Amino acid sequence: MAFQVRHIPNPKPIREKRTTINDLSRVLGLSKGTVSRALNDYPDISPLTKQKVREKAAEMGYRALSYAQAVKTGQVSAIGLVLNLGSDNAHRPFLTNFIDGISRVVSERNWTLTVATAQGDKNELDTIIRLVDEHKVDGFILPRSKADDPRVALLKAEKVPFVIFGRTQELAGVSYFDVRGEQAMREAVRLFAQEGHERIGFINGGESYNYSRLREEGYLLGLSDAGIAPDPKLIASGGFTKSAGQQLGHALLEVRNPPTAIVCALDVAALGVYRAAEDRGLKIGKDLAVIGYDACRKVDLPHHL
Amino acid sequence: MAFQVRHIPNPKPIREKRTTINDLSRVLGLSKGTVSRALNDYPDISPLTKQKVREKAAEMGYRALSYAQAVKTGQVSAIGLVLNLGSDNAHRPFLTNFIDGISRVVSERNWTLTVATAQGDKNELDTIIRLVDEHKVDGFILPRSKADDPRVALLKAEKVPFVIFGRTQELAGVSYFDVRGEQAMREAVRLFAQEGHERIGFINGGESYNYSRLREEGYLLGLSDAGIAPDPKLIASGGFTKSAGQQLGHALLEVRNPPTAIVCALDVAALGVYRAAEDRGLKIGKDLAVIGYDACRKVDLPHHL
DNA sequence: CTGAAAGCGCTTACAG
DNA sequence: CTGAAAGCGCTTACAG
Repeated sequence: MAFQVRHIPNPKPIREKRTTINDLSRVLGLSKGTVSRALNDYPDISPLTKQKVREKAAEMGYRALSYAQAVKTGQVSAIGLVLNLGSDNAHRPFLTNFIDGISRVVSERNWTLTVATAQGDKNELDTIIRLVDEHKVDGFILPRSKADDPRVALLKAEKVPFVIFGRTQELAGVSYFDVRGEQAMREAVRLFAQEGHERIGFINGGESYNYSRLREEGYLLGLSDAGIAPDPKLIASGGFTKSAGQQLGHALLEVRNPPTAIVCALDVAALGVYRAAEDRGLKIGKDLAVIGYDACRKVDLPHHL
Repeated sequence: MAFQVRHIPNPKPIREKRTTINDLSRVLGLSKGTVSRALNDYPDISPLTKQKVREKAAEMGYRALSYAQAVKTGQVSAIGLVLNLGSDNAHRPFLTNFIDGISRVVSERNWTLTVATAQGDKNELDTIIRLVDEHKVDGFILPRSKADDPRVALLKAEKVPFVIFGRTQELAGVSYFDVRGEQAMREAVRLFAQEGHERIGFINGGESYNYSRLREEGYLLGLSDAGIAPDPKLIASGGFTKSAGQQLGHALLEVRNPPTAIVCALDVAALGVYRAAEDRGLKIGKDLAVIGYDACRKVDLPHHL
């Protein structure tokens, strides 16, 4: 490769003195124990003292060094995010937003976000283990839940805190954050049925992910709400890229007695179906109705809460 | 939004005892000072002792706690990456690869990658300042250099180490890593000229970035090599997305006496030009020659080293 | 309510 | 070549 590198030796770490808790204690005429307790809002410190300490701390720009605290408390004030880039990278564009969101709230509280990448599931677990072994983080945010997720098994065993994005199948003792994909799917089917559709297809996402299982459930519930019997030939999975959506769209439309409407678990798949329809000279909204997850969500918000 | 959240109180931090330097010192019958120096490869420790210490450390799975080291040394073994997401997000897809690359080598050395996001240039600097104030990182990797980059001014003033991806205009005292974009551009022009093209257009990247300045220089050098006088009407800038490339391609092709070949500083722009050509019924490679940066690099590697 | 002291897990002059 | 000691910047029982 046509690289060019220049390395300048590091400057001497003349990083100027920061104010320490000793400085603060001296200036205030209080023991550093008291200063520490005031700053950490211990209940046994007088409100007046707390106030004085806080003001002086702000004035002198003091903030405890998190690694000095860690040596006593064990808390490093960092949360870990390990990105498994080994598997399908279709979700990648989303990651930047994910990181951004986490970073913002983490920064607000003067915490820190440590990110590591892994290639493949094995490496992912190893990376997590390394991070906890070395006490680099206090806990994890786990992206992309799988129905049976080895990361939660590991973390529960090690007793390290985590919150997972997406639900796992077994929910006992897991903190999660998720969107209600199943509701959106159900709603979409309801709307299509209301419009008179009877052959409603479904393109699901990646097989091993739990959201797929949930969304398929939602789809099936929607059918059952509408009194339509599910037809296995109208259900496809693996639609987590545009081109996969296109292929699966073609497949569905080639079925004898094809669907007149298609619900997609993922938006990208819906974009692919648009293309498939175009390839076949079908007009979306006229010859074929299509909806993707994001659109579903917007249809009728109150029902999803 | 249709969210669902469940929060389980954190498990008690029963995180089992790790082996400390005290354990190691006891087992080995050496002072912990000696153990520490052996592990850190001090020259005044006997080779035999070093070996014994290392073996035992490996056996007991000992590794120094980086935050405990930090309290003496000031080094936290973390490098910072702050992502400015405020500006054009056209470079976003690249970021995941960037993070991946950094993360890998950082992990190898048992360091850590701390990432923070910022929105806008002001916030970017503030975020950097916060990270150094709180000693969260030992240094920075700076993505996307600008010709005159405020981050390097700041970091130089604060004497904190950094390496920047891309060169700045003023290179005194800055460590950088870069590709030789200017060479690639020059080469591309040379090849086009060799094929007989005389009207060779150029679509540059974002204005404020230094790579754009360098690549334009390369383009102009290429023209001069070939004895072609530059024509300002054949030079466009701001082509850092596909659609921008498409627009600029149209603009260039509408010029009186339009280019027969177009060099693009960025690949995405070249993709846009393909579209523009298609829109106008021009065949790439026949009616119009187009090349983007990545393709340039592959043309004739040895010239770029 | 506050102070004095011990200690977290390391590193590093200083002796010998 | 190695040990004993001090200390980094914090927190937290324990007294009073």
